[in-house]
Amino acid sequence: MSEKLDRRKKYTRMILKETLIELLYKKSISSITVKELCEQADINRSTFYTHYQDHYDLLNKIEDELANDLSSYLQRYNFSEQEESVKMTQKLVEYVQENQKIFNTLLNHNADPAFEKRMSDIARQFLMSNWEKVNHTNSAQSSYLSTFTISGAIHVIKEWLENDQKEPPSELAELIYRLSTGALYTQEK
Amino acid sequence: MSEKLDRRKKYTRMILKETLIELLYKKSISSITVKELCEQADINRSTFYTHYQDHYDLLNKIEDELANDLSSYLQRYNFSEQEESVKMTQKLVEYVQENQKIFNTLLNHNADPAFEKRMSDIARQFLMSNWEKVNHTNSAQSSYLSTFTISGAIHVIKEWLENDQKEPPSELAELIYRLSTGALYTQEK
DNA sequence: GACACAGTGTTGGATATTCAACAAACAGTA
DNA sequence: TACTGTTTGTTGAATATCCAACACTGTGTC
Repeated sequence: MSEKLDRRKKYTRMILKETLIELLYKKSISSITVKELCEQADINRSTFYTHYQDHYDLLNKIEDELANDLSSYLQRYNFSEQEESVKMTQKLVEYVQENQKIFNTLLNHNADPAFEKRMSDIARQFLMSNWEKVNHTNSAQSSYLSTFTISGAIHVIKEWLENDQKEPPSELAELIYRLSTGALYTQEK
Repeated sequence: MSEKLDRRKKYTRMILKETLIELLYKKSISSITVKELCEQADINRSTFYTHYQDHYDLLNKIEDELANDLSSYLQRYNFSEQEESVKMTQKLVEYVQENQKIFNTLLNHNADPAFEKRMSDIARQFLMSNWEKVNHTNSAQSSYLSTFTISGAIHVIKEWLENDQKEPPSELAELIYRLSTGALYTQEK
């Protein structure tokens, strides 16, 4: 399945990804040149082309990888009980925090709108079943509800990232849960 | 003169040096194996042997390099005026601070006694002339004085390193100067 | 002593990266 | 338009690194 990588390939790809994220923090993808990327990564330009088509290709692969990692990370915590949807959200937030730099750049700085949608889709896929149980809605309504809730949650997480993650993940997850159940709107305790 | 290094050689040597310093922070040089060094640096062991005889050789080269760098660094600030010996000391301390990790390791953790002596010799070479001027002593006495002063200063700097450099370099340099002139001992202001 | 076990230093062939050079595309400008 | 400078994508040959295998040494243990 996955081609086996010796140390050199691993290092080359790792440093190129890392460097592109750093550049994306300051500039948009279209204003970045392959030349400057390679110079900053201290990798020969011709080496770059043996791995990627161009820097857009590299960005795509970074996003793919992140999406897959997040997906398989969430799969490991498939809580079945009711009540556990908060913990699921917390796991999601923890993962985002562990990769704060990359999420913050891809979601806030020079954001790729398509990436935000992919994240939403993945999160929805893993959280929907739980939300359905918790909220006892039929599947038609439930779809709208999860869309509404997840996109709201994503934006809360984006804001939290930009503000240097002042709250711990558990607290943020609890907050999002209360937002999703309308607890804050109706002022229920 | 200096052999030209392509990116690969540069990277290999850099990461090996960095990793050895990290290991030395925890273990003595004799208890470190080439195998573990290479595993932590993610460099093939056979590659190590194309650059260095063994890990003692690597340590020697790290020390050589540091000594040469320090030496040429100090050469750039050859203050001629009296009074300027404090600034010379400050430059020394600033250099140590910029390389705190490596100096702290080599001087405090698993110290190599020979290295401490080399540092002393280099510092003496650059500071002695100034001290002579300042203290108006003849050359025989001056030699003893500088030996006494420099070794005292080195140990003050070691202690300062271990205590996370609470004072700024300028203040430490001033303190060392006062120590060297006996100002603190005689309680002069 | 015999044995297992871990680290050493070396080798040869496979592979990845480097470097320098090239033609081509492009943008800005005199 | 022609000129200038920059980036692009590609190539071939040189070089460095990787990897797996090897024989060897030392160390501890039964």
